[in-house]
Amino acid sequence: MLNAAIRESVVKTMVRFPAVRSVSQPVNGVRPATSCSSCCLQGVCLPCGLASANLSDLDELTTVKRRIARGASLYRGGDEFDALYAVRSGAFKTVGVSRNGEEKITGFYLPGEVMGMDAINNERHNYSAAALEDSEVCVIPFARLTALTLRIPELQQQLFRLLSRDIARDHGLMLLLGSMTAEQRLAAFLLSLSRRYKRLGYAADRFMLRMTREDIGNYLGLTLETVSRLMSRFQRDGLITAQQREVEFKDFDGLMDMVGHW
Amino acid sequence: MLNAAIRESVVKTMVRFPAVRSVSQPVNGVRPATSCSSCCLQGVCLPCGLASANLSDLDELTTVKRRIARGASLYRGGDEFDALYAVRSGAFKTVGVSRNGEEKITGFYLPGEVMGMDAINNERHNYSAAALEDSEVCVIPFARLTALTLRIPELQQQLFRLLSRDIARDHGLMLLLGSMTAEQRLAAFLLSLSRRYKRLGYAADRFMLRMTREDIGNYLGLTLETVSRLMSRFQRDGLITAQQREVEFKDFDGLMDMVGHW
DNA sequence: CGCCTAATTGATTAGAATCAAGCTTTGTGG
DNA sequence: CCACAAAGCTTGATTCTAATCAATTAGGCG
Repeated sequence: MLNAAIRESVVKTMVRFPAVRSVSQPVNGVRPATSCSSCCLQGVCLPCGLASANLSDLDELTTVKRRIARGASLYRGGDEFDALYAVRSGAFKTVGVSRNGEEKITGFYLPGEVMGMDAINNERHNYSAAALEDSEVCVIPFARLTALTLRIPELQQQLFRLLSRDIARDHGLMLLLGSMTAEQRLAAFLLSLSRRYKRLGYAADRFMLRMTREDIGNYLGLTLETVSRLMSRFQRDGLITAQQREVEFKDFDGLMDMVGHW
Repeated sequence: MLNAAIRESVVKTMVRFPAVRSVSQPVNGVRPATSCSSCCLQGVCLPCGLASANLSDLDELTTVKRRIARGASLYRGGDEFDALYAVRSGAFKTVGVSRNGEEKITGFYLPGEVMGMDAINNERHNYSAAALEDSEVCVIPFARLTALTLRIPELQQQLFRLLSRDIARDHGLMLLLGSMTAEQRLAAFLLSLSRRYKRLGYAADRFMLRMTREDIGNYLGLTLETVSRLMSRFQRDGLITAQQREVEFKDFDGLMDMVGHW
């Protein structure tokens, strides 16, 4: 019990100060990063690829941070859109709610990933963004961002790339939902998380799921029972070990083969 | 036979000169539109919302057109990305091919819709774009487009909106694939086509499907048999009449109720 | 410690896939 | 212009995957 509490606290600390060391900027573990130019996520976030001269412009743009407690919402479907949000720490899910109350998760967001881009078009958020754990985001006012992109062509390119990547990612999920079996979906999901944690500098073969079985099932178009059964089966078959939220990969190739070669 | 040939030709003519009359620009039915400023699709395509002063800039950008015969490819997965393509007439599907040869359709594109935006990120096309009938596209060189967006803020906004709309549209499809029954999917698909034809100025309650049952099934994550059975059932239930590719809506509300209120 | 949420596992059912056959339309070559 | 082949569509019978219903068990938190 106490043991579990300690483990959980360790995990959270790890999230707050990810072990990204590939960034040229030296990382100061004590002083909290308050700007892009000193943020350890700069290599994987909005400023990725920008010259350091331009980073100070972004710094001014992203001074506002927001802390969101586990379970709370960053924004809600129908809210006016005026900013993008970059995850600084923690994790989020974006949830659509139909009039009859059914919920559908459209995405999970890890540190360095940008939320809200689907709302640019009609200037209203289509979904709610809920924190899966205590989290923090950078607020990126969209009007000021687009003003800045006119001055910094590289930033414009980067924003186009970001939007494009979102489209491509969604296509991947459409593929998954439209033509994969339940076991392929779950394998693809786990591999996707692995890839994204690796990009953040974490181990690719061992991580903590931030979402419930129900969330996973909802996202993948499966029931929570099916997800649970598959987790058990993957474990029986020696592909992973899993207890609760903790997942360890034992046979990467086995999982990849299962998904096939999309 | 001859009859069929005539009907087909009529359909094609209709496609080439859509009955969009809501555009301020007078439409000249004889002189083929060769530029945005004289194109009858300007109200629903890339230049949507731009001042006419800026349209001439776009005209220069989009002088190159390409004709694609039915069944032929505009680009293929893996090709270098250097341009977006706006459908001028006809229709396209974008198709991903896995290494083991399975195909998956990620989208259908009608006149005024822009293809290739998923490729901006990694500068390679992820999918192939195949013409569903003899078609024509405007080639929009991406490097020149982004140069222009730096000069015309409204165009930048418009491009952001376009990308964003693609994301939102994909989310809609994810919803569909991830949480709808077969009949809901097909109903949603038909309603989506209806909405898009209406936007183009066509009748919303009567149109010709440009794709096979197999294409529809592939796109919706269903088999062609299921699609066929559902078309029959919708007809039996008085929701539509359908013979081959011709679809007529008889009960809009019935279809909407079926989809539910997403 | 006890409540509540999350997860596991089993039994049964339902929806869509698969397998299979026949029919219609379209396109082509003689 | 017709015949025939190929592609596309429809419908039926059967199978199988994942949903649903149901009962426990395990963990996290006040």
